[in-house]
Amino acid sequence: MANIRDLAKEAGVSVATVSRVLNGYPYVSEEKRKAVWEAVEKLNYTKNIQAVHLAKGKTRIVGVMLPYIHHPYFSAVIEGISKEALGCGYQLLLFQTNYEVKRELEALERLRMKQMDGLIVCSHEADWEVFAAYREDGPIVLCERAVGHDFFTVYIDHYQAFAQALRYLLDKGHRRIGYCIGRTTGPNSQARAAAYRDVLGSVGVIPQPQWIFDGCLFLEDGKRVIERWMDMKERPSALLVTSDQVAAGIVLHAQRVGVHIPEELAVIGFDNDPLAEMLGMTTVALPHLALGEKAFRLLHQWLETGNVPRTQEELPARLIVRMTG
Amino acid sequence: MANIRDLAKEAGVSVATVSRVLNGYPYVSEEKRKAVWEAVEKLNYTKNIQAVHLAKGKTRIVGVMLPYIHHPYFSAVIEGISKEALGCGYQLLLFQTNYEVKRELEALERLRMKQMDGLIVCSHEADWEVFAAYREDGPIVLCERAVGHDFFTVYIDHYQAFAQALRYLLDKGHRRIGYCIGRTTGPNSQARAAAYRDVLGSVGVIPQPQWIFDGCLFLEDGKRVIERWMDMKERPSALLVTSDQVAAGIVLHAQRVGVHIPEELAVIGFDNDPLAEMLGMTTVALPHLALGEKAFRLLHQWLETGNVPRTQEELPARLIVRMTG
DNA sequence: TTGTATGCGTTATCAC
DNA sequence: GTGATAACGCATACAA
Repeated sequence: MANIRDLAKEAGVSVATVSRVLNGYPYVSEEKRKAVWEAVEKLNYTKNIQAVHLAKGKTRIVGVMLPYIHHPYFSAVIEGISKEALGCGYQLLLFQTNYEVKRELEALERLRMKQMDGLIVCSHEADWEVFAAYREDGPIVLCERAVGHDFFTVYIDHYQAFAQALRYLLDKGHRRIGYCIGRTTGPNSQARAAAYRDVLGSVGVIPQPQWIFDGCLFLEDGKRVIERWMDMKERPSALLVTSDQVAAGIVLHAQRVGVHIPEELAVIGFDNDPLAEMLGMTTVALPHLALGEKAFRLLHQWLETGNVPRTQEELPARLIVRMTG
Repeated sequence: MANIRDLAKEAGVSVATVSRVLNGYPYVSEEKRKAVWEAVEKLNYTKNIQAVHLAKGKTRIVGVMLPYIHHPYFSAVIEGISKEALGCGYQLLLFQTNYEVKRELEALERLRMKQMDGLIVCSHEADWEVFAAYREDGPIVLCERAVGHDFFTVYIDHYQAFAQALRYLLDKGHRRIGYCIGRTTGPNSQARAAAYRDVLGSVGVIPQPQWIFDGCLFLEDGKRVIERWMDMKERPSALLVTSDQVAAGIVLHAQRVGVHIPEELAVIGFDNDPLAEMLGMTTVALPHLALGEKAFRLLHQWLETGNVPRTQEELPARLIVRMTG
């Protein structure tokens, strides 16, 4: 492949002039400009972006760390990020971690290696300290609340979201309230656990450990929940389900096996997935797309201006009452 | 940041030796090796990956071109790609195109610029010729059938999938058969249109143009389909729906408005989404994950061995009969 | 086993 | 306006 030295030779100018023309700088005579572009045509030249990255020390690439892609929550967040990035001329490098700390470290190392200009962490497993250790290696924006750490974060207020739904259920008279969650670790899950403790504690309800259903990520997990629920002696009368997919699985399987929703079991989902509207599910609407968009915008501002005030933006959730709870 | 020259100075060796140690080459004395690693520690050194890329002329990055991410079809394909890539130590650079030719060209240009070692095209809008023009610029694997072009492709045989479902409906006595599709352009859509023409033509059925519902991508589009269906004078008695999401929307909304499935309207979805199982939907199972995995494996083999025989792998689809059709 | 020198393809800084 | 030339940071062929 031809490089700018070849171009310079062909056009009878210096490499500096070639570079100026290629990057649209002023102060180049029209005739040389023309000669350069002709050489570009003739030699079928294309810029080598790796060399540009090395010379400039920047890539206009941002990394996106997330556990998995094929999941409505994360694919919505990444869509939001992607949409914004597209508009700003940035590219996205994907780091799928499966919540393995080892993989998270790999992504952070890539930031150190200057493979990307910044990193958006959608969700993670490793301790905050791990991320803090890479602070000097590039801008990092987190999509989870980081209490007691001065990271840049944009996050959905899951405590408030959970508390809101719990109070609604308490008001309706429910006392045996359980919940379904994707995993028990991680800031989002812990915020929800805290809300669960706090709100239920405030009315003197002591929740049973078996009312917490772990590992609920996909539609089919809802089936499992109903099955377990039916086997229980002391069944919860209501369930908070942190994913509308799982909630839909619960509602649909309940229908199949003759469990009446909401009479026997009230169900409140999260996300406000189109599925929730379609099934008439009560749900807490979460702004995933906006989360991704705002996360990118924050990182972008940071990258372009070099320094922005520390930001911790909280995105609100909104209970949408329909028929299942 | 420290570079290998600083390391060399610190360790009292040459940059070549530093490079050897860093990359684990043999024939370095234990004492120098130790000195280098100590220097690495002391100077808090990390390799600059951009420089590595430039020097090696490779990046171990593959691009993934796709219209949108937040869609069950594409997020499944990309999950398959990602899974394989992770295992091989490759990274994924995302190119979301929204089916805009301009964006597709941008991705191809990036391949020319050597930003990535190869490109996987999940779906595209531009003409084959556009892609053919970039053949020399790097390995490209397509996830759509390319008749009459010698691209490397791995694809789902949508003609066969469609034909299979159509014949099943014909056998059940249906004659007024329509279908719902995401878009009418693109190889996959055209393959389905061809199957529709051929199979229906083979039994002398002349399909009505209004039996084709375009722009069906998401759950909520199913609602629209039912509404339009109800407004029709001559309604189709069966619908092929190229996405289980849309099919679920149809089934659920039909239930709401009192349309009986499959008596009044038979519905066959595609994908075998968990939702299809849950709703008891007849569907054609499509191997999305496998598609992504195989596409990456093919590209990977191409990248590692330099030259592989031209491949056009066809992935089969399988009709799963349940209750809606 | 080790070091020197050169290449990778740009961008950026000067001097003219 | 233009052209040398030095970065950018690493890999590697060739010598020794």
